[in-house]
Amino acid sequence: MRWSRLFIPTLREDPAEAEVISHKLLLRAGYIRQLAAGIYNYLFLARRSLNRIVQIVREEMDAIGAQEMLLPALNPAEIWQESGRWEIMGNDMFRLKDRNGHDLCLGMTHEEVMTVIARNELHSYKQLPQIWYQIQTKFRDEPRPRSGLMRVRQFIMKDSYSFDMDAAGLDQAYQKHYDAYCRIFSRCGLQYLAVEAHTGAMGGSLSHEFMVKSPAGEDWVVECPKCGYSANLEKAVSRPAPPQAPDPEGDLSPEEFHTPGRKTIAEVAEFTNLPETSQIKSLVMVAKGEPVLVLLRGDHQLSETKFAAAVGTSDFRPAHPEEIVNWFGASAGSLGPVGVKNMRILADLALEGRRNMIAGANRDDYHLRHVTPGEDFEAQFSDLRHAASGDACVECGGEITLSKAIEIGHIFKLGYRYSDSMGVRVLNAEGKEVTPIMGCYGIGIERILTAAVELYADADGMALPTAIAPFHVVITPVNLGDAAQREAAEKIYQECLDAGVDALLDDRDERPGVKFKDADLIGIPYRITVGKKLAQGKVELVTRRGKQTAEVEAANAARCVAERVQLDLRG
RNA sequence: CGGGGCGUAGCGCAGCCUGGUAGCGCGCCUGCCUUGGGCGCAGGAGGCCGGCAGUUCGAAUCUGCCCGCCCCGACCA
Repeated sequence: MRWSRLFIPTLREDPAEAEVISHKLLLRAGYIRQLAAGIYNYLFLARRSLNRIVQIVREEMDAIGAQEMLLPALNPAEIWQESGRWEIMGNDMFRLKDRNGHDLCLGMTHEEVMTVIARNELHSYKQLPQIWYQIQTKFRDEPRPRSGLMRVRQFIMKDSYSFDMDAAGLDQAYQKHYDAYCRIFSRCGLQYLAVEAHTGAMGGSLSHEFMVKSPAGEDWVVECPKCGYSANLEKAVSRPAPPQAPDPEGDLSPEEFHTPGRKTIAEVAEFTNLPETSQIKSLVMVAKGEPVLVLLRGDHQLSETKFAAAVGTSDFRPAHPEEIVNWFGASAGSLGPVGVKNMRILADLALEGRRNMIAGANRDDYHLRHVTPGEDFEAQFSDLRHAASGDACVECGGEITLSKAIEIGHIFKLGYRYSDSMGVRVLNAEGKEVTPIMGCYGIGIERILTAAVELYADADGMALPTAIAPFHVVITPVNLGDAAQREAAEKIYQECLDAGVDALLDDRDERPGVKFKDADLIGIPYRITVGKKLAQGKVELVTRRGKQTAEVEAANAARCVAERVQLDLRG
């Protein structure tokens, strides 16, 4: 295509509203424009890039025997009421009424619709297994849309659903997806990792997330460089680093001491001259209206996900200051477990076996020393804390690391959650009714583009992987006024097209600097510069990522690019 | 939803405190000039100053309400 005829509205300056790299660059490079919070226009370049991503996803899904469908985004309330998610989804779901006053919603995911199809059409074990998928727009009224395309209210998702006779069948469907996802993300040129994930609102037993490490990410992943263990921080387990000071020996009894004005763990540590690891941190949560005292080692952080699992509800919040005074007779900063009888006490595993620690005395400005879990108070022990860098891997003892990451895909073993509640039944070989087991699997299409931009951006713009770039090569005649250059560029352009290379001819009557800057900005992987050296029959082949320049014969330029592109796409 | 910030030309910003009818850079249009990293010169177009109400002789500027956007926290592809 000819640049002079295309709509590629590049910007010289960073738009004020953009904070993260991918957001700035997608706007500056003319890929996207914002319409409202979390709602974007995908302009010409973005559409081309997303089309390529979609095509790769489609090929790999088809390759595992998945069948593409297209389901309506507009859903009747009834099916969501049936699964119970009409209420559960709360404000995250866009809802509307039709002219007759019937409730409708915009689909945020399609378990319900797929399950309805399965219920109506699947009757026999002979029809299973099935894998159905679609690539379709999803709507979620996010509490806080963010960071350009990272977190939006309308986005494209590849979602697939598997139906199997038994858990072994589900294992296979899950593994097929796992492998397909690896191929998809590799082909898209991403450096990614698969991590164990929390199953969240989806329910189900096993789940992996596919992550691209990036400072712009919204998730944290824990990795063990030694054995390869990796998990989302929400899910990750680790062995805590040992306490920084040994516990005092002996069968000591709790003993109150004055700590005037010392409220935080750090202040008490400084005052007592003992490390934070010697303290018991006391947090008060209110779960389903009931107070719960949560105990952690002083230097540890509460994982709300693990806490939710421990109390069996996600309906919880930190206690209000008045409630705390009411229940404890003291304020936050002087709380502890000793003598607490009016609420459930949960303690993190890192406190198990510890002796003679420091805790709040439930009296303002006083703490206790010599507090021993299990002797001076009773608690239920479970894993409640976030893994932290410096912890040891539970598998191999290696030191774990934490990194921020962008979630690009997620696979779940759903189990019977939907097939059961919505009544999918098929007859097995013995003629008995059984409920199929399900899995569901998602990929955020825009997130692949976003992650690629984040991963490969430099000071001049994006440097997209060939497989997902909107064009493979841009041909840039330096001086259009020079007939020889103009004609050579035209010729190379034609030869590229003939060789199956997606070429963009920058035939704009602009100064060379403008063309170079724009080409760099929009991230086309290769550039052929037709300039002065044409007099010697030569042109330049510039690789966007890394900016290496090679001189090639003008006559060979198209072939050189074609070879490189082929090599890249094989990746 | 809680907390913080912002809204003036297509983009980036100044003006607002101390009211007097809007300015800069980039981009855009025309002409000349130039052509290897966002050239130069000359001329020009473009703004209900987010909206509504109030104060005032007079409001971008002061007051109130509303709307929108961004960032930080609880959700997820």
